[in-house]
Amino acid sequence: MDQSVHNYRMTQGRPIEFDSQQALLAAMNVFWQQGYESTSLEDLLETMAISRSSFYQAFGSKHELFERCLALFRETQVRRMRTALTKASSGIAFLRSALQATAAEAGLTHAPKGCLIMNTATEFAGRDSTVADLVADGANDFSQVFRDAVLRAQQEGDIAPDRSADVLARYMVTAITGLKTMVKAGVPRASILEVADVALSALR
Amino acid sequence: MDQSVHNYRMTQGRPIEFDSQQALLAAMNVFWQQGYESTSLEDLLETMAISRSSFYQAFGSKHELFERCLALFRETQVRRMRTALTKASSGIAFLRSALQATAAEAGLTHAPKGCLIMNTATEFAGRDSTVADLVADGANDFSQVFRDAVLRAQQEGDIAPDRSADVLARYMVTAITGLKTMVKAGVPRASILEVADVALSALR
DNA sequence: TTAGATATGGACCAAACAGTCCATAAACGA
DNA sequence: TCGTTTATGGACTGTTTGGTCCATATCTAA
Repeated sequence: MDQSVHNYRMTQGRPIEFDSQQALLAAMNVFWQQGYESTSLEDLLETMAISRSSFYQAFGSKHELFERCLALFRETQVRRMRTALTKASSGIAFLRSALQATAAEAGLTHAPKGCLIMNTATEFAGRDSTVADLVADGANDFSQVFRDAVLRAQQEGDIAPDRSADVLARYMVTAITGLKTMVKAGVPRASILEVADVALSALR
Repeated sequence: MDQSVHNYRMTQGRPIEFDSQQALLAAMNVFWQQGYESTSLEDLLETMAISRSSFYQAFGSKHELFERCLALFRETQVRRMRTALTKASSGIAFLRSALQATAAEAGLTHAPKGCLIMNTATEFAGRDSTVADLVADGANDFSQVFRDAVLRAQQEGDIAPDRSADVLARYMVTAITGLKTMVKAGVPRASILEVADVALSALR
């Protein structure tokens, strides 16, 4: 058996006192809620519950951490979506509930978070090519899931087979992004659901 | 005749050396391009071409200036949209070109700016009630213009008369916002136009 | 000419920023 | 136990942040 497989203790020295994955998750949530610029290192250290030294030791810099958060967000969301699609009663049911789910954050007391990838796109994708790539990758991944959902809906007879699954998938990402932004703009839940209905009608 | 109407020189003292409206416009463009947090006072002073003293004398604070920029943006855009609607050959033609216009910023070398109001919604509308109100007002104004366009399209027979003009108007704002975000996410122009077509199809 | 009022340039400020450094703590193998 | 290695707390740094202050410049009205 290859010795290098056992990596839970690769080196000697004082062991890390915090859960790296958990800290990353906490950081992701802060960035998700506040964005990159509005999140200070102080904010991060507090919610990650680690010291400055550990932070730089483990994550290198604020920017590097952010990149890892973007990747984590993308993986987490795509996995969530894929299982939801698998469990859905039909392709169109999945697409409908994806649109309607945007209303979940509407009218709540705390500020809506939206989608970290799209928040990042509007915050500074255009000024940072590394981040821009991660954003584009994320958008493509989301699109892929919707593409599979559209293909399934077409097989199930709910969407005309001659329509481009690729285009409809990107339309889904567009509509959901728009709806989430509307929620952030303060549009009430009832209106969000009405608009989601109109958005859905473009698929059939 | 009331003397107070003549306000081009209301008080005595050294006259202002810069054009206040022009400085405001310059500031608006910086915020539009970079967002609030990423725009430093240094950035503002440079592009507004005024001194620190003049800045605080004339605009009070960065935040106050930002609020005025949001208002200016809203007024400017609504006026632009209203004249475009008036000049449009039909209601539906206006709606179509509004959707397609989002592709204008796609694939360019410089970073796309999107819509200042919606950028602000995603950046920090949830954390600042004053800004949140201005964002909501802006979104409503945009919606009103689209509502009139939908009503016209209904009279012209391009949109079924039984559909809610209010809901379709909010759908338009949603779709355009989504499309602009897609542009920021790096989706190519051709795809934007395809998605815009799908979005348009929900109106008929 | 002068008194009053406003505008401006530039020095200045405290706080916050991301990031570095080092002494010390805590693990390991030998 | 001891030498090596890694992790951590906390002091520290240089820069940037938004904002203030004051001496001076430039106007109007008297």
